[in-house]
Amino acid sequence: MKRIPDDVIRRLPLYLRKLDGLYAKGEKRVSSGELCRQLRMEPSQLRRDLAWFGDFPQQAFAYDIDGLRREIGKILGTHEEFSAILVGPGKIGSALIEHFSFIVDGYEVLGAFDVSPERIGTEIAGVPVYDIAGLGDFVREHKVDIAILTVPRGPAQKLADVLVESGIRAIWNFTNEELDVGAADVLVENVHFSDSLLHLNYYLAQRNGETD
Amino acid sequence: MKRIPDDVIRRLPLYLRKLDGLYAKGEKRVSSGELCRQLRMEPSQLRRDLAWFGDFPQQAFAYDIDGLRREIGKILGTHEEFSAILVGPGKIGSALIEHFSFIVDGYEVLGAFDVSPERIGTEIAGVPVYDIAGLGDFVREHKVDIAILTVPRGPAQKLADVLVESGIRAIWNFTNEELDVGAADVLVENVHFSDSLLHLNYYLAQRNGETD
DNA sequence: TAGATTGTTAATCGATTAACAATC
DNA sequence: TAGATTGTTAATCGATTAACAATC
Repeated sequence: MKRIPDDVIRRLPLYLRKLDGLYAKGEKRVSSGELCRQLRMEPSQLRRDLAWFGDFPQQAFAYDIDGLRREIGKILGTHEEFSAILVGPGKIGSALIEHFSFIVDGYEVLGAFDVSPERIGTEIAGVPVYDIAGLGDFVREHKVDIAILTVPRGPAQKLADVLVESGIRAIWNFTNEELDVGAADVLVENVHFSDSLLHLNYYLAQRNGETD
Repeated sequence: MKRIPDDVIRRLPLYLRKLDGLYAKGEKRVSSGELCRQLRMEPSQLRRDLAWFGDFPQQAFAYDIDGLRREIGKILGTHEEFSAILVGPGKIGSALIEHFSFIVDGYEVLGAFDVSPERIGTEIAGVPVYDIAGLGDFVREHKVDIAILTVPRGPAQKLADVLVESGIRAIWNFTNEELDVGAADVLVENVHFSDSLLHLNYYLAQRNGETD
């Protein structure tokens, strides 16, 4: 089978959230038509997306909500356990640590790494804050699945270099900086606040222009 | 001319960041080839994207970095001034208020709205915290361009309803909830942490599966 | 000038949508 | 059973890439 398009993977969490919502409401079954009416998308796209996974026996009956959400959860690997570290526990970083369990289950935050002497040695929501000088050694000595990077743009690339050299496998990047991981097989998932706001900004400006 | 594809608009902030970086390094000119080598994309895509905007006189010479970044900035409306309010100044919300000026210039945060009696009446980085009960009236009585929504998933849709009814024009949505704004002409820009992490999670799980 | 590089058109590729036989 | 709904194939649509004349 051909490689599954990334656009499809990006839509799965959306389906999952919607199905979780319906499940929480006590709904039992939902058709692709009804689900997609709520999601404002074409039913054939949902069916096409699901067709990438596994041989469903042909079923001409609306989806079992609980079954489908488990299915999608399994595809996304929600049942797996991963470990994380956080680099740069400033305002945003600390907020992420505290909210982590609300975001996705199954992550253990092993530690946070900071430059600030006042913060080193303290804890954030039970997570110890270490000196960032020991970052590389920590990654080498522990099984760390992802590093959450929440430092300012300036030191972002240098810290990414340290992480990559130490053998990190994935970076969740909040720095608004495009990271270069060279030829290394490191996953980088970007959350660029600034790009998101600029995108919105474009349409706001556009609308202003129309009425001028 | 045909409508500009949203994918193109989404790439502009990336170009802008890269050009800003080169400009800060003191570079003067850059070719589409060199720029795209760094961005790991096809030069023809960059040129095609830029072609959507304005009639550039045909120039067969590498881009003037400062000129191009100003051009793209203008397209994205970075020179315009917008006003914002923040709904739900918890950890993430407060962090956003404090970092706002680092994200994109030109936004004034008029106020934050909270349910918590201890926070109402205080200030966050100079931004007053009001009672959320007054949210609708505030939006009606002030010119508010965007509402930043950083509340838990539970009350998200209800607050979106209040905002939409009060005439808000855009919502920057951090709630991990898909907001329904009905038929109203309201821009919704989503920053779904959970979707982003699940996307990364998929590839992590995938990689584990391969080696098992 | 000659080589490099642009803007733009045409070709390719992939993603979305429509159609429909299978079947609950 | 008949109507509804699925999974899947084919048609459409749009986005990306390649090619190239214009020109710095």
